[in-house]
Amino acid sequence: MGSRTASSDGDLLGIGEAASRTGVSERALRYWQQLGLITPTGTTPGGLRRYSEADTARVARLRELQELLGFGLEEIRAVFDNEDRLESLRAEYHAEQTDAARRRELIAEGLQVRAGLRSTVVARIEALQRFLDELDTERARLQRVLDEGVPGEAQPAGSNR
Amino acid sequence: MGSRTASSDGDLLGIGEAASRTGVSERALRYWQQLGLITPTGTTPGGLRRYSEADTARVARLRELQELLGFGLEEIRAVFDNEDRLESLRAEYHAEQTDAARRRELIAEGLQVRAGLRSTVVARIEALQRFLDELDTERARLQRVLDEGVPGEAQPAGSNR
DNA sequence: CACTCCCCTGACGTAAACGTCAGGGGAGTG
DNA sequence: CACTCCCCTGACGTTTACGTCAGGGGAGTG
Repeated sequence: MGSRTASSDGDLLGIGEAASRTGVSERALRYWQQLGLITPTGTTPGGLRRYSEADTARVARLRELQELLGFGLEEIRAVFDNEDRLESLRAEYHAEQTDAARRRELIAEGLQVRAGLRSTVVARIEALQRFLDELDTERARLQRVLDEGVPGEAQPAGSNR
Repeated sequence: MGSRTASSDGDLLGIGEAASRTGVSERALRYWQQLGLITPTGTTPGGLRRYSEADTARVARLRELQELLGFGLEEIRAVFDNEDRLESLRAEYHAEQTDAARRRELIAEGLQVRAGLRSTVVARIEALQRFLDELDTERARLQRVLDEGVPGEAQPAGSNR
């Protein structure tokens, strides 16, 4: 099974491949690692980073939180930290039964974080929806003007200047 | 009824009032003015900025584009420039001087910009919706775990309901 | 006029999130 | 072994969007 196509060990990627596949820069990947946000699954004895599919998925998720929700890296860290705790909880569970109270506590915490995230997302969707509605109203007005050659004198809605 | 809380000029606000009402800093207002984004409707002979309601509305709009859509100030400028052209078109129209072809051209341009904005907004809403769905799925899973005390690693047969 | 706020214009400082070298190894290839 | 990429670790530079003084006027008030 030892194919040495390009740079493949198992199915891990070098930083260059990982970067180009996720559409981010190598610098960004190193930076995020510095902040403890994205740690490559593996490292060669020589010190080269090796990224797994899970790693690149995590990168995609980071980008979503960044671009979609406008989160800063510290906020993202908070989300990731929580998810990681839940993940390790799953690992613990499979290994051996962790203290039930502790487990419930962690899961409850996870639910809280998700609830917070959820309301943030919902609020943003609603705001965007309102924004969209206004846009459509304006669009309709403009279209009418274009079709009829008459401006809508109707409303006092004003822009500056 | 002599008011002193802000210089009472008709209904224009000083920069301090304008800032606190819109929830931004005075510095930001001055900065945005430097970039040509928010120009106060009036200025006192002494050089003090006077903001109208339209001005503060514009500020609110800027904030929306910034926070909601993550636009940079240059992108916002593009949107504003377009809106301003349309606005001045309306003014021109009332002055009965623009020729029809030019008018149609400007309006068409306005429609294009709005269409672009619209698709941006729609795309973002959809992405957020997907994000929300995933969140809810995860939330449901966690809730199940919490209720049943069993992790949903893979559950073939429904034991619930 | 004297006070007291509020405001003005520079101009330097800052935080976040990387960009961009410089200098030096690691890993396959012929 | 010699090459050629790819990658590594600092470390300083850059952009965006303001924050923060410093020094000096403007506008009502008593």
